[in-house]
Amino acid sequence: MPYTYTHPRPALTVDCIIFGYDHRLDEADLKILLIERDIEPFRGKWALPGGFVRMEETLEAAAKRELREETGLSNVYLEQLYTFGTPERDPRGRVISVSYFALVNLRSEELAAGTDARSAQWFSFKDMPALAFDHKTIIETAVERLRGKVRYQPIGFELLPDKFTLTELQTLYETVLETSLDKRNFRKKIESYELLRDTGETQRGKAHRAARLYTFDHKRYKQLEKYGFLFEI
Amino acid sequence: MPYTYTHPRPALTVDCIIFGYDHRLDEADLKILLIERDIEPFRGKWALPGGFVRMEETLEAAAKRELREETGLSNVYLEQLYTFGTPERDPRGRVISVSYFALVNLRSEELAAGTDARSAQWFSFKDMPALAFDHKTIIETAVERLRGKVRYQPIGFELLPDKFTLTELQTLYETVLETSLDKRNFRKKIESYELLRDTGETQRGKAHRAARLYTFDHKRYKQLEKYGFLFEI
DNA sequence: CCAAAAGTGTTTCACTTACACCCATGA
DNA sequence: TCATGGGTGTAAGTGAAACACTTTTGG
Repeated sequence: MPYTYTHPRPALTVDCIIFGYDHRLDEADLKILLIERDIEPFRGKWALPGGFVRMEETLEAAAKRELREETGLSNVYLEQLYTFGTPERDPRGRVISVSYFALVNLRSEELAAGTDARSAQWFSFKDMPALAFDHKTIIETAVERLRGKVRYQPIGFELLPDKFTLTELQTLYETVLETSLDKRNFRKKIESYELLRDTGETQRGKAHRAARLYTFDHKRYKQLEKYGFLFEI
Repeated sequence: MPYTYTHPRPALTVDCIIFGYDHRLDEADLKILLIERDIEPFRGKWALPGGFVRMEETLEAAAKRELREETGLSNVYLEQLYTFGTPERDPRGRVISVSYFALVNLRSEELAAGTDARSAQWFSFKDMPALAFDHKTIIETAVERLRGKVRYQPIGFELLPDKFTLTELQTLYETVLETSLDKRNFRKKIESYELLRDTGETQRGKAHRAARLYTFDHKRYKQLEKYGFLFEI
């Protein structure tokens, strides 16, 4: 494995699939943040936020930087998805894209402030516009991964605010998995894991019984995980 | 996202975690193929087979090329694992490694022929030597992925020969997952999937009852998969 | 005929599923 | 007081777990 600077090298980018979830809409919806390209190639098409990896930063740091630039958010769930690198994926030359997906709650206050309205826009994952490069494939891969992962790892909570109701949690799963779940059975299962802490607060302001607000106990999950505990919806 | 050739670029490699399984040993064992480095850095240390990605080949093609060079095998299960790219992972400069893992049966005849004895060697995954670069981390990630995946996707069969006995299949799962399984329950579960075809042949030559030989019905699995069928051990 | 692994059935128990009613709140 | 979603219990059915004996083969 010789290492010389004369060896031809592809360019290296990261692309971020930023999943945003809005639990307060009547029609709860999973969205993805896209940016309208204003240069060729694919001018006018929508694309995933992304950019070159700097020589001194890690791949994850590059993804975090993109994420912060586009949403103003840091400290959100971020996971490497897949690396796309077919020679033809960028008409300008060989470009490797390491993709990351992030999970954010659309109603978090920092987000509203940070989002640069410029040409960034949230699209429902069920209704994507024409996309640049192979970003359609990337998004499909991301949705597949999210669907698979949400069922056996407690990452759904990352899409909700810190405090949420059980109905909001259920609706989230129903939205992501595109199914409907039995309310009682869902609650029993969630309760059995003992991973939610009752905050004692309730969500008032609606014309019906006020719902309890819970938080996810990350610490407890970390502990249980060590003993081979399996989360499953 | 400007694209210029003056932009600094990391080097791009693929590394292969080639899992080899020997079902005929008394002590069935999962092994990983390593190569002894004969140049600096990490001269004398063991490393994963890998090398630079050529400018005109896909990442997967590069991984397949490495695999064939080291084992003589093509047409084996190959899956992208993860991309490692911390700036310090290679002392010579910035090198990004896209890792792939492969599953092969150690007793397949093509393998024995193709394996270049040079400085390649199979090591039990429970007993790794000192490794170059971050290859220890890469292998740990690969084992984790294999353990996770083997339970809910029928990739275990890739580690066995075409025809295998149910005991061999069970031992495989017990080896990979490091548990013991109940023979009757295991057989009932496997049978319930209706994914194995009885070849009618038996494995003779042992001083006990001859075991039936089965093959995995890939076609049937592909069909069931479409209808949301879930495989699970 | 003996040793060794292949192969098979049944009971128990836990969990999942399906389903219907009362409760608290704001308007 | 009414409409709306929040919250709970139970019975039936399904699947997982635990367990022991008979069968076939080669030596």
